[in-house]
Amino acid sequence: MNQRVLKDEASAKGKVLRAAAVLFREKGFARTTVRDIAAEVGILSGSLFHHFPNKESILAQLMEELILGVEEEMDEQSLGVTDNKRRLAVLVACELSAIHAQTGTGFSILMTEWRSLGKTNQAHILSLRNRYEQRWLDCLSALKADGLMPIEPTLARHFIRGAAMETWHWYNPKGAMGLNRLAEQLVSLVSR
Amino acid sequence: MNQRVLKDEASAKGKVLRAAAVLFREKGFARTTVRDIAAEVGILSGSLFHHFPNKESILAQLMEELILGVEEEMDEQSLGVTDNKRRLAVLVACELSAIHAQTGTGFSILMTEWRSLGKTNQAHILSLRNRYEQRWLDCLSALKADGLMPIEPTLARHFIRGAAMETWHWYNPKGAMGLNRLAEQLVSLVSR
Amino acid sequence: MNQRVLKDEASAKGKVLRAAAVLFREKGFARTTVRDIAAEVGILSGSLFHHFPNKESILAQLMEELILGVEEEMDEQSLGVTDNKRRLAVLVACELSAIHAQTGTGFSILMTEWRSLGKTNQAHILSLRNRYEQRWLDCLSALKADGLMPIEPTLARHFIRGAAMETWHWYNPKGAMGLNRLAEQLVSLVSR
Amino acid sequence: MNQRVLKDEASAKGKVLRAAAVLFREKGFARTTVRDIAAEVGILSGSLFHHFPNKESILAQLMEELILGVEEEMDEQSLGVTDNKRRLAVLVACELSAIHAQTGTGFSILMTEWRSLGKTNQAHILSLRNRYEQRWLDCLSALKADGLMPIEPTLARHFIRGAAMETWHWYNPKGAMGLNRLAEQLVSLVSR
DNA sequence: AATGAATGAGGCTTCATTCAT
DNA sequence: GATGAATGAAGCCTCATTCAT
Repeated sequence: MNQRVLKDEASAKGKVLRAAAVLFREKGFARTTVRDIAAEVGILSGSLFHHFPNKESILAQLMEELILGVEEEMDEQSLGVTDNKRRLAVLVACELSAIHAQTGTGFSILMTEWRSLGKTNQAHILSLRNRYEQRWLDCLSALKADGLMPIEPTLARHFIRGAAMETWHWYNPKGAMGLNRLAEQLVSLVSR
Repeated sequence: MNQRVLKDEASAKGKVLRAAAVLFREKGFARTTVRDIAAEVGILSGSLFHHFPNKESILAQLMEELILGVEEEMDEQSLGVTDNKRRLAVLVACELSAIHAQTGTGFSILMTEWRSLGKTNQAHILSLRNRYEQRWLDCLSALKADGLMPIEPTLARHFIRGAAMETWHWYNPKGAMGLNRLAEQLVSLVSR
Repeated sequence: MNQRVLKDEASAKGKVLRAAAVLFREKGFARTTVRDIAAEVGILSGSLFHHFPNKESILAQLMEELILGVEEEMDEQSLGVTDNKRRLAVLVACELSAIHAQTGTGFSILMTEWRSLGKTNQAHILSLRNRYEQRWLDCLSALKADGLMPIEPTLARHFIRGAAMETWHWYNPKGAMGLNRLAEQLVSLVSR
Repeated sequence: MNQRVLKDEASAKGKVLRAAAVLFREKGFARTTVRDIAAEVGILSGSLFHHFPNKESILAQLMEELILGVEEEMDEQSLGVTDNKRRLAVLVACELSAIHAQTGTGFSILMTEWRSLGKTNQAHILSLRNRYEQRWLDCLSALKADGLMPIEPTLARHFIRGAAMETWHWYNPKGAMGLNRLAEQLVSLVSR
């Protein structure tokens, strides 16, 4: 388990992670060279390897911190929220926010660059993802139990995830529709 | 515009396209080597270039034929269907079918490997995609006009596309839920 | 087990092996770059990897063929030789010949570059070396049994090997003393 | 000419030299990184350069001190020894002792890592080596003059050197045969 | 059409060395 | 003296592409 640095403005590792996030999102992991990342940070490619043992580990740590970051945000925003439908709205808003975060840290990488990880890293990230997904299932199951959702929790989560991730391809956070409005619409899809 | 060969069992180009489709889906375009493709077909890498001028053109033609193929399927299945909700069901079923086609030709490549194309090819595929998306908008607009859909057609299409593409990551065509049942559930999400 | 190509003038792999042998002997494995080897052969560095999966495998195959080559030579020259002291002379002469072979293939690499191999290759070469050393022990044991050698066979082999390998650092095959004369002197050291 | 520090327990330079000796012997000069050495000493790699101007100079000084150390030892042990055969036994014992010294300072580096030095350092070490080899030739010539050795002094030295250096690959100082016994056997090879 | 050796650019990574703190 | 981040050259290797056969 690594120190969390993604949001640390001063940290050298943090700078690398943020630069990598932008580039991986733009061009994909495979087409992003370590030179690209280093140039974005303002160092030479060799210097990257003082902070990360190899390119893949940059992706791995980025993924880890992305998940942890969303979970943290969800925890904060869920504080005191008891209504299940509102809890779901929080989850959706947090995920959407992570996907379109101003900081440029693209949550969608988690889905698209899955196969770029080696076995070991996949296993590690998978365990984090499982915990994250469990949070969704808990919320959706409660909603279903309340009689507020017609479809199965698992299926609902799949649909929400797909729709949310896809927003990355078309949604403009600076456009007419705000993130919260988008979240509402998505919630209204599965719950009524 | 190229000859369509994707479904031609005997065609050498067709074999290449089908092999490439499987590999691109499995490992992504960048991580699939031209040798991988050749090996899958049973020829040597140099021979590929008798059929395609370069690696990217394999992806481009594959994408082109994938879109044309779905459109064709949609045309066939829509024949005589006048009810808008049933028309939507046909579109969804066809798209899902393309994503999980037995032939292994992954429609999802269209979204995930978008950035692997150069500018020229992107423009070409984009024009095809626009036509394809227009078909969806036409159907969804009609549904909205019928008062059968609460959300905006554009938004609805984004949600459907996302949810459908995401099925690639979790849905098992040989599992308990059939493709048609899955399509129904997806339709019921946006229309009631 | 690879095809033997070291002595095949026409073979591309053979050319690489011979070039590598010269360079490894001159500068050592670690200080010899793949570009050096390729340049010596007259190709570009990337082309090496059509013939060998990596740099280490060049060394490994070279070592393998060096051992097999000496064994073959020993077999030929031993034909019909029954006297144990003369058999020893043959072994010594063959080993010395391998060390100073005109073809530039340095047998001494076997000792000096041992640690440049990975575990798997070490194991493979080790098995070949064990067989080769057994041949020496058989001969020396017979000599000892004949009462013609005062020291232990194992110790004798160590001494002979060291002295023989060391000739690489000082002996000039084109100088006044011929290889056979050198071999005699070495034999006279352990046997009288 | 540098201060001698190899055997100075407290000296920082001494610690570096001793650590380097172990590693050079284990993995060779080229495969030993400056970080390896620093780690062994317990400092960081950058700090090495407060003590030595570059990596090669570590090897150079190590070699220098190894030669000087053996010479010193030979001087001490030869004190009062007039018999030429016994003088030779002293030389052999000292060289073997240097090769297998408990302190881990491997004399064999002198032969194996010769080519890792640049021209300037090679020249310097060569002059020391020449003096060292002269000591051997003096002793062996005297022995030959006494009629106690059948082969030429130069050749004898080559054989002894090779056999001695080779012991590094097989001899175990903690095994059944002591160093003195080994030295005797080696002496008996050339003199009778 | 196919082969397969060769190309050559470019990728990831290593590592001795420097230097501000 | 020590640190550790940064450098930048160089190393090994990959891979799309070419081309003579």
